[in-house]
Amino acid sequence: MSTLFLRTLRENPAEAEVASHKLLVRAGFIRRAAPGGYTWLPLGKRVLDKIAMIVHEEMAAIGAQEVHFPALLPREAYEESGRWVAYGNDIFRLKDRRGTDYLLAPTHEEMFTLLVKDLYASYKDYPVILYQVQIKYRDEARPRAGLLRGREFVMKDSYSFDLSDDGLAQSYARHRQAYIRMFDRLGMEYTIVSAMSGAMGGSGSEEFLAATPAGEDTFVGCTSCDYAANTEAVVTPAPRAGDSRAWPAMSVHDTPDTPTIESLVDLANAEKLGGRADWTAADTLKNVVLKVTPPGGKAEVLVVGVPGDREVDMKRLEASLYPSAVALFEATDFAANPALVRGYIGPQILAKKKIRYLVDPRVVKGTSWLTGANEAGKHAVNVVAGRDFRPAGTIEAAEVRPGDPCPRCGATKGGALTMRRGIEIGHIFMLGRRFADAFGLDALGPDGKPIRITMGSYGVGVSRLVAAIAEQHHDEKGLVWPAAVAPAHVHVVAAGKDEQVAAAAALGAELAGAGLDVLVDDRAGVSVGVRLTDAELIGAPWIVVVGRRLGDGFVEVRRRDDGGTRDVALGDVVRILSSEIGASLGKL
RNA sequence: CGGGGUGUGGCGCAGCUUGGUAGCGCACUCGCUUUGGGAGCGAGGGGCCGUGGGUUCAAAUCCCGCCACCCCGACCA
Repeated sequence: MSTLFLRTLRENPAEAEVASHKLLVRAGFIRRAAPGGYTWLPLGKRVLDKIAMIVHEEMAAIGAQEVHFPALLPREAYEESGRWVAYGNDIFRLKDRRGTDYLLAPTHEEMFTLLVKDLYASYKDYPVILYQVQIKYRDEARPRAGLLRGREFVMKDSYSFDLSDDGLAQSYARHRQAYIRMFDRLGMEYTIVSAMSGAMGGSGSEEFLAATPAGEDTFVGCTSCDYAANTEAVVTPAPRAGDSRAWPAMSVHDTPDTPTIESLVDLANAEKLGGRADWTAADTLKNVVLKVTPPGGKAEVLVVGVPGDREVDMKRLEASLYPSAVALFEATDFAANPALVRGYIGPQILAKKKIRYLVDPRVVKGTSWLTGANEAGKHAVNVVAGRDFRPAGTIEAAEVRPGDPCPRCGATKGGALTMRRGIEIGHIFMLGRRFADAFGLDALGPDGKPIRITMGSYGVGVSRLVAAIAEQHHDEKGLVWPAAVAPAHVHVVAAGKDEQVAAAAALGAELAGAGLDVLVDDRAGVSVGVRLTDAELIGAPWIVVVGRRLGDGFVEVRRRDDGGTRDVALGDVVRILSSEIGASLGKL
């Protein structure tokens, strides 16, 4: 360590909030070089490389072949797929000296598709899986949390090319297995959730989320089955439809000064509207007016009805309406649409006004609601779905809450949803033929007819994994790396004088000779306390202290994770550590 | 893009209210002592105080503009 390019910090960097960011900077793994851009120092680079190595091994295991594209790409390919425009401000664009447009690739679907089209023409060539480990660029509006969301990051992206949907399903399943092995070896605790496919288009899609409070994605799990999903992908179970004739006729009441659900419920109970005094927010129907703009199209008015006790979750709403853009109605929009009385909107008139109306799945036929009467200061009761209004369909727009019934088993086993935060470390999905269609990627079939290729796209956030592992493997003293990715397996600390320092160096050389990655603290003039704290901060899984019992032929072997300490005879150290570390690597 | 905050040696901060030419801790260099849990003493090196303008005899400090960065939200294959 006396020559290692390393400086540990005693204090956390001021800008860091999350544990991985603080610790990786303090322990000398990374340095911030630009907003959302980090320099890899020797220790950090070792971890990054070890993660990449595991990724390579698992990709090789499913027969994927490595290629490597430039990160700097010309505009044309992205023009053809429509993403030069679709990506908007999220990509870095630049011009060469002639003024030709280039971009720094945020992902490489286009290039892979073109490469395969360039070289392969026969059905005999397929299937094929290609991948690369690449630096990707995205002009994130707000990079944050160190390595967790950067503008430049390392990603493994692979792409499968198949002749049939069955083939795609197999390629997808193989990637899924590869990812499971990969993340298990990396010591991650993660959940596979079904996801929306987002701006990529496509069908089947799952995300691998590493659970940690520092994560940016919220996902739900079930208390009694193995259901897990992105919040955006949660499908609300619909209650059984009721009899819409069972309710009294709709009636309209004066409800002055009730701009909010809460004020409306209070007044409804005070006035015993509809003869009831047990109104709750869940009995009200909240109608939110939106402007929905399809890509390249004209904005349309859409009203969405959700039970009044739930907020509209804009992420879920936007995911449901993708690829259209969604915006809330504003004062000027209401002024231009006098039929829509802000705060008093009810679905009763929407059909007549030719305004599209979608409801939460809980609003089934035969449910009765307290809702707006489309006149300022008036609400209506006994507004019954299927009788007084007929929605054009349902939409997932309402917020998901812990305790909501599980879409898979809720009705039968009473399962309820819990919500957790996670970091997206991997994403697999069936792209389908979107890019093959855009570029005309066909294989000539045995019958002489072209077969349109179907694709899958699979990503792993390699640099993000460094942070994700750090999030899941640290304590108050510092990092606690799993052996498979640790910058060193063993950290040898000399605690004593020249004799101990010499012995530590010799032991380190011996351990390295046995094939282990070793860090020896041979820094002169550094106190034992500093050496030990640095060792704990850096987080090698085994720490060997060469100290006061050296005279008796013993050193102290500590485990970083549980703090377990024992004295081991000097002559046994190499054998014991080799076997323990080997077991630890093999086990995962 | 909306809200909040911060810019002072490598890092963490004080100084700003009440202008007088920059300080503390850590880190770094040298010497001596010290060595099983962030050592002690002594001597040092290192700062266009984010930036442009203004006020003033004098600006880190007061005024105006700009920029950057961080945090929350929006956005995010």
